[in-house]
Parts: sequence; structure tokens; C-alpha cells
Amino acid sequence: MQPKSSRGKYYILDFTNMKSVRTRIAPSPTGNLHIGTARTALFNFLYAKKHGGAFVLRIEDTDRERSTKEFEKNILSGLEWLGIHWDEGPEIGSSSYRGDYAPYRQSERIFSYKKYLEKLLFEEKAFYCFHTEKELANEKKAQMESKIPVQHICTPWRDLPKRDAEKKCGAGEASIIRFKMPPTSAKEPSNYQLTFRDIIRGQVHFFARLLGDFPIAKSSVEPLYNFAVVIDDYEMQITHVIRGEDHIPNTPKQLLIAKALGWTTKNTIGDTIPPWEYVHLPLILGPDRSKLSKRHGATSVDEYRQAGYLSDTLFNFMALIGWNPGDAREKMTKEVLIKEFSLEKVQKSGAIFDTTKLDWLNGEYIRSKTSDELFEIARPYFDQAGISADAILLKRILALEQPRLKKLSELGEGIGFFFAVPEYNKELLRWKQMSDEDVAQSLKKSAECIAGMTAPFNKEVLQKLFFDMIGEGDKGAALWPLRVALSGKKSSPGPFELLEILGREVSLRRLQRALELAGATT
RNA sequence: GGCCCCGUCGUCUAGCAUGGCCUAGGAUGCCAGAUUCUCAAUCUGGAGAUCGCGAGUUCAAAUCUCGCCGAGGCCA
Repeated sequence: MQPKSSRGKYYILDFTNMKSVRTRIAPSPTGNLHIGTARTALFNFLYAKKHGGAFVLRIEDTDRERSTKEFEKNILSGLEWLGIHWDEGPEIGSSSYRGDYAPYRQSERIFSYKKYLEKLLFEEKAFYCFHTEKELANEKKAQMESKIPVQHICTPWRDLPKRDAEKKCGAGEASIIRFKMPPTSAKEPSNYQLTFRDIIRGQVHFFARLLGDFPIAKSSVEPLYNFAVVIDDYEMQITHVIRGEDHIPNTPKQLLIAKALGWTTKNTIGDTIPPWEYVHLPLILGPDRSKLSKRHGATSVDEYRQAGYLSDTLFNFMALIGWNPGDAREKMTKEVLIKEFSLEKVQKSGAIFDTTKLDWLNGEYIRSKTSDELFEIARPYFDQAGISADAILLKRILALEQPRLKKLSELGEGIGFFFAVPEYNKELLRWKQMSDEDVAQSLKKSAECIAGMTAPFNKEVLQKLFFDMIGEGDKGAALWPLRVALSGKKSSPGPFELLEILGREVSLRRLQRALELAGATT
């Protein structure tokens, strides 16, 4: 059960006794749905679904300085779009909830935190600290300079009688509430280690002493993160705390709080066991291997959505960051992902969010859609590009563009020439070493050929007729100028496909224009 | 500064608990060829990792042990 090296995975997980799973995710109200948050949500979701458990969504909005309503809506609709559905949590855009442990917004659970805060205060496991920020900063500075651990042992306030502390509070003195590091004893000497088990990393040890008297609330109605989550996890009957690796250092604090509230048990080797399992996921990194953040570019699900990535793509791709099914499969449906997901196979090291591979996967998903499905998804991008036309026509064009499409946002650029006469340079019409005269001849011949064609204007028929008339010879010399005349682009679908869609009249007009361009002397 | 975590192709990774099947496999990206012009798609091939470094154990180490280094995270 213990890791022996940094690389090997040595855990044999036993979930046979697990009846129900309740995982949770607590998105901070920082605006958009960050890729990292979404990935954490996804892993929680996959794990819960795999084991028939509930996925709980909790909103951390105790910081009331920010306007959280709009932010919350963004985050929730982002998750919804990805297909990560929560069994319990807030309803989008409303004040109601689904689930038995409501409310799921921390701002509405203050009464609960207050209750436990007062309990800890009463039992003298927590206390009011009256140090000023300046005093604290000075202490830290001194500690760093003398190279000793940065920690705050809060003398004299940790031993101030509760009544006196309350008096000071009543007098308006600024204070925060701190957790009182348990006194050392023979049983638990000052260097005792706090050990917790992480499903991905095995046992992780911390020296409890180094934590000092850490803060848990700004006041009895303003709990801090480390305190609030413990209360929520307990009250919401959470069984699996699955979160990012950046929370590892928070874990011993939370363990201590849970222990102080009497929620932990001891296992056979004396470890303190909370009523839930810990799982710390590897971080998603930017190209420079630091935690993915704004300076790396697009970091929110919304930005990827707007760029024309499909929700299937993102769902699949995020699942593959730090996890794989153990075989060569990469493109997997949500159902397969749920079926195959396992925490044992989750990676320990962080992974760079590689958009090149994302592009490839998105192309895969785009190609796997039927033309109707793709059309529905692509609709907003037609609008965005200012293209409006008959649905049947749009569908045909989309089908032509489908194999070369990586992101839907590129759609307009790729198909604009179908709707507007393309602008291009004379040189583009030239195939290899053709002279101006050759180009003109080629175009003339194509034009004659097309002019002589009658319905049906169908690409197979067109192709056959065309080659019959052109005969053998350099196909490029015939096809390249024709295709450029029609599309005005270096790369595009084939000329016969274009002819079929553009139709006889439009095609001839474009050919005529190309001819004029080729004949021009500049 | 302290603590914690991590380290296999550029990138995502397989292999590591049970050392030999690994002259390290796959995918992506890149390069080349095939495919009725181009691009894409598709198919075929290629380059790309002395498994962070160093020592040790062993007949044998990516895999076990020790040391070092590097990078990241958290604490304000």
C-alpha cells in the first residue's frame, strides 16, 4: 500500500465495502469555469457515476466582496454544457437546490459553521487571536531570516480565558479565530506526524507542529476555506474528497479540525482517519510547466467553447489528462469513460494542456458527426461568420469542409468564398511553370467545357465529362487554375465538388473573371 | 525560507507493486511516400527517450536501495 518509488504505482485499492460514493467539487466563484476546475469536476463525476454514487456540487461563495451570481451561472452552465451533471447542488439561475443536504452555497450555511466554531471555542480548541497584521508580518519575516519554519504559535492569546477574549471583541478589537494546536503529551509528542492516505499517492506525512495555530475564521460568521470545507464534507456525508494536488498542504489542517470535532477514528496503526477518502489529482500545467493560469492564454471552458471545440472533445480530452484506460484507446464516449475510469490509473505528475492534441481530437469528433448533427452544432458559427443561406445548401457545404475542420470558429474563413466572390492574386492561378498564356488557355478550355455541360450538374458526371473533353495530359494544369478560379484559395475542396455547389452560372462567371485577371498585363 | 509533491520521446502516456518478454510500446505533433491539381482526410514508412543524474545490489535494473539534481505546489 505504500509507494516505494516516485514512479511505480503500488496500490491495491479495495472498494468492495463501498456502498455509496458521494464526491464533491467546490468551484470558487472566480468568474469563468477554469479548465482545472472542470477537470476536477469531471473526475469527481466519472468516479461517482462509475460507482453509482452522487456527485455533489457546492459553491464556495463566502467571500462576499465579489458579485457571485453571474459567476456562478457561468460555472454552472459550463459544467452543464460539458455534460457533467451534478446530482446535488444549486439549480442554474435560481435559488433552489436539488439534493438532501441543501443549501449547497456556503454563503447560506453560515449558521452551520457558526455552530461548530462556537463548539471549538467553547472547548478551547479554538481561540481569538488579537495580533495585528503588522505583528504577524514581522514575525514571519524574522522567522524567514533566521531560517526557521514559518509558523505562528499564538502567545499570549492562545491561553487567554474565553471570557476575556470576548470582552476584547466586544470592545471592538480586531481579531481572527485560530485553531489551537493540541498540546504535546507523552502520547502525542511535539514532533508527531499527521498521516493521511491518499488514494493516488499512498501515505503522506506532515509534522503537525509546523502548522502552528492556523486561522480558521475571520469571525464566527466568516469561516475560512479550511474550516468550511470540513464542516460541509461532514454534514453532506461526503465519502470521497477528490481535488487538485494544490490542496495537499491543506489536508493536515482539515484533518486536525475533523479530529477536534470528534469525527475521526483511528486505524490499526494509529493513523487518524476522517470519514472520507482523500484523492489529490495532478495539476494541469501550462507550456512552461507551471500551474495553468491566465498568462498561458485560454484557460476557461467558455473560451474553448467559443473557439469551436465540441463538448464531447473537451469531456474526452480532460479525462485523458492524468488518466488513461490502460490501453491504446483515446477517443471514448462518456459512457465508456465512466465504465473504464479508475483512480488507480490516475497519474501522479502534472500534465501540460496540449492544444495540438486537443485540435486533433476535435477534428476526430467533428468527422464522426453526421451532417445533421454537425449542422446543429455549427449553426452559431455560421451566424458568427455572417453567413446565412438555405439550410440544405449550408449542410452540403459543411459536409465538404468537415474533413479539414479542426475548430468550428474556422468555419467562416474556410467557406466564405461560396457566398462572396473571392479576391485573390493573379499569381495564384499559375500552376507550376505555366505562362500567362497557358493559364488563360487552361481557363478558357475549362469555361468552354462547363458551358457545354447540361444538367445534371453532379460531381461524378462533371468529372467524367471534363476528363473526356480535356483528355490525358497534365491534370494539374487543368485543375489548379479551375479550382483557384472557383475558390480563390490555395487550398480548398476539389473543383468538381465546388462546381456542383456553385452551379453553372456562378462558376462560369468566376471563370470569366479569372480569365480577365490572367490576361491583365500587370 | 519551511514543508509537501513530482521527474519515461517536444507533448499526452504504456511498462514500475511481482527485475529478464524493453536493443522501452502507443498516441499526438513533425518529416517522407501513396492517393485523378491543392489542402484536409485515409494508408504506409521515418526521425524522435542512454527511462532527471550518480553510485550500489544483482548473472540481469526504467523497474529494488542510497545520495544528488531539477521542476512544481502550498504557506503571506
